[in-house]
Amino acid sequence: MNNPDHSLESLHSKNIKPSYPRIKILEYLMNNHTHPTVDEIYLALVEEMPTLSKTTVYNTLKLFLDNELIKSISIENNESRYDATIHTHGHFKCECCGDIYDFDMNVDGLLSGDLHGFTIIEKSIYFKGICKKCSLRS
Amino acid sequence: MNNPDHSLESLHSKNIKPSYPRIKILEYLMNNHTHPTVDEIYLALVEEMPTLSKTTVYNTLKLFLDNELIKSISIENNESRYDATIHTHGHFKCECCGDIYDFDMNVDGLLSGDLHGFTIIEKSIYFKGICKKCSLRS
DNA sequence: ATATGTGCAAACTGTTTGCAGCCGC
DNA sequence: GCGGCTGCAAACAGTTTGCACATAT
Repeated sequence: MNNPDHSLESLHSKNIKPSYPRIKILEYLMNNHTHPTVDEIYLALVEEMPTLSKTTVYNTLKLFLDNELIKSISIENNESRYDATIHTHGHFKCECCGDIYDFDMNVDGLLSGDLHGFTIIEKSIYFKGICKKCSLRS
Repeated sequence: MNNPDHSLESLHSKNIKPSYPRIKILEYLMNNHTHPTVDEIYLALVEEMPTLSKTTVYNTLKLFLDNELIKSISIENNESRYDATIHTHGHFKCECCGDIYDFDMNVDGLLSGDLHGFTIIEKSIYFKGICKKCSLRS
């Protein structure tokens, strides 16, 4: 579990005013590395903050993205997912249960350096398949 | 340029009735490896086929996907792109001009075999950055 | 008092669905 | 004539935008 102050520090380090929704959303992302969708974040927090709106979640996530506090993940084209992990890693999405797992793989070693004049800013590695849980169940 | 018969053969091999829209859409994907969106495919073909509808493009692409004639690509979460190339390769999307380039990289060698019970069905490698053209221009 | 954050409602985009007409065999 | 292909129109989901109210300094 992450220390609650962690999100506060991060906000300060980027000069983002630490409003209550912002703290809570960042905290949620730091504590839950489940790559949640906007909807999941909203539903998880609206209980505790009944006035929270999805617009605020969208606004806040965009702010975090711009300040590189979080990353957005697009494995599937219809759903945007978010993650507060900074270092790049691989993702595995189970086509059966939909869960997304992290893979600790060295992405940096992959095709870095000069690529005929192409500058690489971001690398993404996505796998799809059947996870352990699901293959044992069938 | 691809031989026009190529698409016909592919349709036959999957037992898909070769209707005019189907031939044309598959032909377009085989001749244009630009990873087009549904809109781009539609706009490119509607001139020649004025009655073509986007629904047909969607239907047809879904049919091709189910029969593994094409692949769908999701670098950005809002746009689905399609490609008729069978063998997996890396993609590079320029954040400046939006063009997508192919990378011939050996994806198969990456983390294959048994992964603690996870079965990998599909591997995707996406890079983002600035392409040669754009970095020379600035 | 001013600037900024929040959140409702409406607009918008990409995609899916229901259904009626059409075509080929 | 039948099954399946096509395509209009409407529904739908995720996201964005406009704007008014609230809040903090």
